[in-house]
Amino acid sequence: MKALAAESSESTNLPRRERKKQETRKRIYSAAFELFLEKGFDETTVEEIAEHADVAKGTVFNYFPQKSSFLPAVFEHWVNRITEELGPVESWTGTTRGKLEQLFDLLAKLSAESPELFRRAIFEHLRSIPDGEGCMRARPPVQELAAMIRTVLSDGAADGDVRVDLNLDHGASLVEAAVFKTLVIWLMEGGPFEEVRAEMSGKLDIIFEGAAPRPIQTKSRTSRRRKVSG
Amino acid sequence: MKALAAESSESTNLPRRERKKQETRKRIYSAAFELFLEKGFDETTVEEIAEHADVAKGTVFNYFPQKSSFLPAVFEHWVNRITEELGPVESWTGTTRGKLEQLFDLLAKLSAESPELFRRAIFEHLRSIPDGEGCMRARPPVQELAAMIRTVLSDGAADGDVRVDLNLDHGASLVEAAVFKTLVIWLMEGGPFEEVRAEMSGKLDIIFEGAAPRPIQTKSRTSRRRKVSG
DNA sequence: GGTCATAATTGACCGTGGTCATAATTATGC
DNA sequence: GCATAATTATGACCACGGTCAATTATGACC
Repeated sequence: MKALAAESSESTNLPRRERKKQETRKRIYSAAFELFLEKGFDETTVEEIAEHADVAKGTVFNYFPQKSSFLPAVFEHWVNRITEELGPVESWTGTTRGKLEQLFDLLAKLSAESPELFRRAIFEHLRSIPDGEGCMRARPPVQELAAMIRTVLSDGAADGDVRVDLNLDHGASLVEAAVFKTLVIWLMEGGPFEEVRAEMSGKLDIIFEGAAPRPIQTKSRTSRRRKVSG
Repeated sequence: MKALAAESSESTNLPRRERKKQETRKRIYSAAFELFLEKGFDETTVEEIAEHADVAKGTVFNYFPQKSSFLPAVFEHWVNRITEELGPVESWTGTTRGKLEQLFDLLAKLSAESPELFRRAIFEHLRSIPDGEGCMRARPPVQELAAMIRTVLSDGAADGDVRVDLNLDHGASLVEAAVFKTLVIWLMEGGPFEEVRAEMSGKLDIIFEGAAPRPIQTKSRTSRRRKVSG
């Protein structure tokens, strides 16, 4: 019975010890996440987490060496929701700009579930970025979002939405910075969703159209697009 | 003697009590800053700061309600160095882009004095931004940097370096976000200065020239006035 | 001088994040 | 089954950020 339940949880056949370890980790994380949502990050003590997960306090620190170590997992959780809601980034449709706005909108929507926690997660994420450059070696864990943006830009270049000579690393990093800053400020100040949406849109305007004066708009070189103007 | 020394310190004629308060505050801040530089932020305890400033621990918290309250002051200190080194922003010369690069270079240089502390200060600054929008009401304290960038862009618009219809708030916020993110990552990863400089430059490329494909590249900008499309 | 209200200082005290030696559990060899 | 090694769990313990009631300094008024 017990074995059966355990067996059914995860198909992967791991040694029992390893399996229990994963289970414990999951249990601790879930307890923490629940409590964070319920009472906030600062207001939740590690001992409460331990209590809730039915382990001793020391055990919590075996799995999450610091309290803040929960935050990357929280961030990942939300980023995963993106693909759940929108599907894999390769399947998104619409203009590059539309995709980025969609992404931002969803993040803003998700953040509403717990603005304070979301903000903390973003900060911790920023603090723990392993490398801002593109390497993309095995998706370290948490670069997921940057990778998505990069893919959107890359597809955009293929579609003629984006300069083919755009440096994707710089582009993705810039967009990510804009998204995070806009979100973080919004989460602190509050305000209507439409406003923050407009602000993000304004920043995307700059990113796409540039801050420098543009020369007279003629037909753009690439086959397909009438480009935005005025 | 004592009165004389006190008199000479600051010309402003404040009531003695107020003056002593300022002095104590300054003494505490200086002690903290020294220790931060010497041993790092986390490694410096509030009690050490108190000791160093020759006050009780409780007194420290009278002036800086939390340990992290030192960080905005630290940030301000560095931002002030900017005007010390480069003069008031209105007097800067060169292209808009050149000014922004100069600003970034200086920040990067200053950050070398204590990368870890600088990083912490930036984070705390981000966390405590009062409003991302332009209001600029009385320079809250810490918006100084954003205000500088805004001024640079504004002057750029007057000079024809920047689209006259550029939204200055969005532009400044975007540039600031890019600067901070680039700096923060560099401060974590390390690496040669030239590299981070190139990265920032790449991002400024995007901000100025745009990510969207440009129509025929004529003689870009050179001449003063370039009509905006539309 | 003396009295008093107000403001500033103080350090004992507390809660919590984080450590670590020890105990309990699991795996391995016989 | 038993002995031994390796791994995980545990909670007493500590250090530090932060609080606050009690104490001391200050200045306005007589």
